Amino acid sequence: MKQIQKKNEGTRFKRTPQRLAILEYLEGNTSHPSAEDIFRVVSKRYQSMSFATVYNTLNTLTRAGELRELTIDPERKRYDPDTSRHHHLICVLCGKIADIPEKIGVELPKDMAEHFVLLGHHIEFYGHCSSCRKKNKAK
Amino acid sequence: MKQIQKKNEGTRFKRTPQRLAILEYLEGNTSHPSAEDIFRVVSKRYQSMSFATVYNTLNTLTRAGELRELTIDPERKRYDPDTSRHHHLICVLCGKIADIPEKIGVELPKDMAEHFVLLGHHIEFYGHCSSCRKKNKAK
DNA sequence: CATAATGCTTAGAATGATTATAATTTATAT
DNA sequence: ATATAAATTATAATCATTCTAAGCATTATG
Ligand SMILES: [Mn+2]
Ligand SMILES: [Mn+2]
Ligand SMILES: [Zn+2]
Ligand SMILES: [Zn+2]
Repeated sequence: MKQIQKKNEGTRFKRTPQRLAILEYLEGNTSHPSAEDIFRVVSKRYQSMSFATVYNTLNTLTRAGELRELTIDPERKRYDPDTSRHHHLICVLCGKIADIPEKIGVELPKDMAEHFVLLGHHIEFYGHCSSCRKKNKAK
Repeated sequence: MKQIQKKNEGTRFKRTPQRLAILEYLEGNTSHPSAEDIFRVVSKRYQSMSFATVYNTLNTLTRAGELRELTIDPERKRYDPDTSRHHHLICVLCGKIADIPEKIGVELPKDMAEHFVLLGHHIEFYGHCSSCRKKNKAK
């Protein structure tokens, strides 16, 4: 009894209307939105929604492993509903974050591998996105 | 005249005692300290040092390309005097950040490479550092 | 049904990192 | 020496995020 509760602690949670609204917005969303981005959109539909609820929900989902918290933007956290292994490209001109599929094999140098237990990795690519490239060409 | 000034704008700046104290602390430092880490140490030696000066200096150095600002720690910015291309391993247990030399060839998938202008990349490795590994074994 | 227990939402306060402001000090140029 | 510009300082302001305390909703209990 206690053990089952313990095991699912954090991974099971009530599907409240607010949470569903957030989940629905995130479903398939590849824009890597910030908490504020999410609040702006979801609170429009869901009148009484509080900012605190957005943060609570994001933290709950993250702890439950249903959401990935990205540290790529120095200003704020970004959230990614795609929890599969993949990497990101951030456009240094407009700030957009695009997905990069994980095809790339990356390994720690041997001497490092002996000292560390490697759990995972994330590559941040920096560059110019296609829409910014077009804009630049235009002028 | 104007053009030369323009060119060196941001890259040339006065070597004040405060800045030298910060530079000296950073010289060869591989601990990837935060602004507060730096302030704590440097202000001990340099009495009147203000926190604002630390931030100002770090921003100036970063803009001048003499310092790298790391986004790897979600809580605060970290600073790295090593501006050469290299990657980082962050220990998820103790938070320490270690350097990983750039030996690893990483390329964008072809279809992506056509759309983006790639300027650089940074790999964050997650894992357990050797000292945490030892501690864990001990118990 | 009544009531208690639990978990969620809410508004607003608190926190912590970082930036902005305005006055003062230091360095540089005339 | 006087003016000009740049840097430092203390402090206030800002912004993202977390915390708090009160109320609400849902489920369990009798
Ligand atoms: Mn993604
Ligand atoms: Mn480094
Ligand atoms: Zn762009
Ligand atoms: Zn460690």
